[in-house]
Amino acid sequence: MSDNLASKITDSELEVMKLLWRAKDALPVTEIREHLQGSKGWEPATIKTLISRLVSKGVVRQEKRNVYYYSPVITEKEYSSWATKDLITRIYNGNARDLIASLVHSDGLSQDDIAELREMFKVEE
Amino acid sequence: MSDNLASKITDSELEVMKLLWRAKDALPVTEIREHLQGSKGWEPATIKTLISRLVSKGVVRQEKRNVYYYSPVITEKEYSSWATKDLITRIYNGNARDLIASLVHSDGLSQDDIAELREMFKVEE
DNA sequence: CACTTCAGTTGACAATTGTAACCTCTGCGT
DNA sequence: ACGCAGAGGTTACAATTGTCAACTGAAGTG
Repeated sequence: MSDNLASKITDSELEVMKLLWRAKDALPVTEIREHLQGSKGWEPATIKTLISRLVSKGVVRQEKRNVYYYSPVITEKEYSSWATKDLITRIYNGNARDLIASLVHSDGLSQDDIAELREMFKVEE
Repeated sequence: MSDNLASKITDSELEVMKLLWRAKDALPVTEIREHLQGSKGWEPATIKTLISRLVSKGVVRQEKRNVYYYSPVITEKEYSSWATKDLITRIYNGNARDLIASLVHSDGLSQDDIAELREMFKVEE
């Protein structure tokens, strides 16, 4: 995923992406609205704007049926992986280890987390 | 560090913070300018604006000598730790383990990194 | 077929961010 | 003591983001 795509997903837009990622299939605006109107308190117009912007940015695809159905062009993993690398670049001078070290030394991880991670590093090669 | 402080450090401002963090002592604008004018190609006015904004946001302190000297109120570790948690909250649904898993499974870590992390998790309790 | 309703589009408007000019005042050099 | 460079403050302005209303056209309903 190129910089110019993901870098532009803003916080509000991300809420829409999250919904699309959770959905198995493409969703019509109706459905998107249904979910976000409640949880985020957004007006229909706001939601439509966010969707349009995501489409212009090329991270959401619209598919014509009776009505347009929307689905993500990038996967959640692609995005989160990109966002993580972006953080590492901007804040940790490109050093991924520093990120993890920071997590381990702050209260960001529970004992359980650490235990699981230790497991993870045993198997991962 | 409260949300309302760090959340507001923008990308450009972060460049100034990085410089202040690297410096051992407080710096006058002259010095800040000297470093950033070259590396970032910013006009003196731009740099002053960024410094002012950081001061208003309370993340940089100004200390009156002949001329103001500037130093960070928050440490780099505080900030990066905050930024990391923010990422985890926004992208990984608050689950730090998922972040690390994502790193391990993407190409974000070299073999060396992984080896070191394995070491790290041996000693860390 | 006329009516309602909502999808899609366009435009709007305030806040934030990136970038910078300008004006005033003051410490430094001569 | 005087002029000047540059610090600090004020203002500006375009792009981006968060939020939304209004208009237009098509699809379903009586």
